[in-house]
Amino acid sequence: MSTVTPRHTVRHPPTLEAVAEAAGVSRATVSRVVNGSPRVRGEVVEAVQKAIAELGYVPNRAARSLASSRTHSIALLVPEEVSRFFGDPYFASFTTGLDRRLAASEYVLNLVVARDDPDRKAVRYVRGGNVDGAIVVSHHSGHEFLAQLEGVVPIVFGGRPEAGISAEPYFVDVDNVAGGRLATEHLLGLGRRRIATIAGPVDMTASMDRLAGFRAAMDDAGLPSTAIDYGNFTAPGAAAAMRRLLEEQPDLDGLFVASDLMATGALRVLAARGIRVPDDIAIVGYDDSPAATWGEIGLTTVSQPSELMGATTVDVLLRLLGGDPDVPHANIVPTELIIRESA
Amino acid sequence: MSTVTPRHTVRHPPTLEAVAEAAGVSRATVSRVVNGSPRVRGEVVEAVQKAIAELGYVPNRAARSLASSRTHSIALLVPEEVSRFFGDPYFASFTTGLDRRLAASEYVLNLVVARDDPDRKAVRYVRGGNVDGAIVVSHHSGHEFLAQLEGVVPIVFGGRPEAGISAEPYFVDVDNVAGGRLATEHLLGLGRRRIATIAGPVDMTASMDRLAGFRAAMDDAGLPSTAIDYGNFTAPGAAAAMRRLLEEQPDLDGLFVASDLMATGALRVLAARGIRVPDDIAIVGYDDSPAATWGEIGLTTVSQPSELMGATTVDVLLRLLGGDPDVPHANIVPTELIIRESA
DNA sequence: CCCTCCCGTGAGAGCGCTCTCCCGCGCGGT
DNA sequence: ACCGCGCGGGAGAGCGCTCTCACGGGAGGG
Repeated sequence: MSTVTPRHTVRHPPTLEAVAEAAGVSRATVSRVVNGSPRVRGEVVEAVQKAIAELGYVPNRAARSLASSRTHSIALLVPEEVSRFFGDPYFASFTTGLDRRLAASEYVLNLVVARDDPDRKAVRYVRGGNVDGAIVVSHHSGHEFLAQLEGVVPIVFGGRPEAGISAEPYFVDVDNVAGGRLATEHLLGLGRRRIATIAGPVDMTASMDRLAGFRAAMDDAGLPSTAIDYGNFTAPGAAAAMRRLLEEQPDLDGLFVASDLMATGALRVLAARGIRVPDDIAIVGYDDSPAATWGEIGLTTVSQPSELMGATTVDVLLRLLGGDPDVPHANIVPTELIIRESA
Repeated sequence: MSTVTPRHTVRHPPTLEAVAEAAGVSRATVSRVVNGSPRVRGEVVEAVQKAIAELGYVPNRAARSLASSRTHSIALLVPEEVSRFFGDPYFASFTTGLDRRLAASEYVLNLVVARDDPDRKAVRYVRGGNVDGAIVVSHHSGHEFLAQLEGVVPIVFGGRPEAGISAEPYFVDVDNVAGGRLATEHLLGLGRRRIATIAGPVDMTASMDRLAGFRAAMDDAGLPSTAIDYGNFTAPGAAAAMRRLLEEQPDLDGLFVASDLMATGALRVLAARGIRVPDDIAIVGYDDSPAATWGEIGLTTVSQPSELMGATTVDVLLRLLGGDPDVPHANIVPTELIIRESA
């Protein structure tokens, strides 16, 4: 039990006013220096910067927001299932990319969980003018409330949103169809012919596109693309799908799994049954996530540059916030096949 | 190319003033209602609330902060390695708990990455009065910059911080020593005698405490606690540790792994070598994370109520922010053994 | 040599709230 | 009847910044 007061007394931090006085100029001039206006003489800039450094001045965000009606913060809108979101390595590195790029700007990230509560707290938050823009990730269809955000602030989607969510959405995405095709063609190139796929949820464009790529490649090869099951982008889900696939078609020799995390689930099932990879079944994953190298054998996988995607998403949003008139709506980042041992 | 202007024009949202006029009262009264002051007559409260609902009024956060010098936002300070942080299921559910509790309050989470950049952006951010309080997670020692935050705002640690970081830190933690002991005693109770452990990093109290619990239990049983290796809380790290342990002592019959994620790494090595679990080696993990049920067999594990911890961390911080004079510094949440198939 | 223009700077009006006063009214005590 | 008190509500002064506008002075043109 200490004798200090529990209340943290905030010794008043220096204001613009104080800096102005110290530098012998007006508030307006200090403000100009802080905001990098070119219309200030060099020596004055230096004097002000010296005063700022000496006083340890940090602009008051609230005051700045109030006066300029720009908050300098952007919302990271994540879906209800926070733990699913954060548990996924893809999003982990997406967020890393986001953050890195954001760190170079003066914007701050507000973590907003878009839950389906009756009063739409997240929507009210964004509509309430609390952020200048928003980044939406892992967007399943059914989140119609996003429509309520249209036109309120610029929104950039990490991954292409479902049609109908937004008239002309800004988004960053990889070419998932090409990725699915790439993976499947690699398996075909290896001579595999009885190829199955474990897809992600049907309500996510990313997983449906990868599936489309799989189908296209199989079609082109004149093979049936009937061995399809769904794993919900989780390892247990994929394990269950793997068991079902093996039941239907025990002689599979190739498998395309729409995420590395799911691939770990599938691999576990295979290992348990003594099915050898890649000897018996060659496997290609998707994401090039850390999970791809967790196992005893490296997973051949389609590289989604998730960190780059995060960074790009921020770039797009910042350009939008900067008033750039010709930001492309679709921002596609490249996909690549990383060949390891599993296929 | 649409004809709309790229600039998102913000139609001015209603202000307190507007609500006051609509309800036929003064700004002050509306403010009282919004902030739940008891000194307003019931009928007036209703009239104001009606006006608020009709106008769709949302308080302007910036103005509020400026006037009250409270920001109503709290920083979630995460360590540099964002992807490690987010990739860990424990933190995922910790964050879920955080968020759920926070959603009930009017506070907002600011994601601040505490990187070791030269100008300490994170420190400046917090010191700049941008948040009312901070939550620090995954705190390794070596983050001495936290010292610069002492006394600036209330800080609550998720997990006990290293000694020396803060004179008298507020923290929420599980009793990791008890947890390590619990796990080890379970193995002993199963009749296992040649028990090893894969510990976490040596610079984290949580992992050192679990190790201490392991040692204590072994000592009490009169057994040597020499089979110790370290896995850095990652699956590949644990896999490497497992291989080393087996090399040194191939006849192990029990294993305590300090995290479920690491346990998955160890299990993979065991599976690859045909060592059966639990028949040959019984394994107890730690965290009761989703990873515990990913495998073919369920992992017996020590349950860390991570979501509860997140929620509790917020509780502690909110009490601190509320000026509660007697918030305990150490907040210990209970630990529990979840028995599945692996031991 | 005067007028115009621009450039660097200062003055000052808000931005939308909170919060301290202060006022008026109705009640109870003397 | 008077005074005091408490309670509900209003008035108004900021909070720390941005931004428009005005202003003084030097350069350039006629």
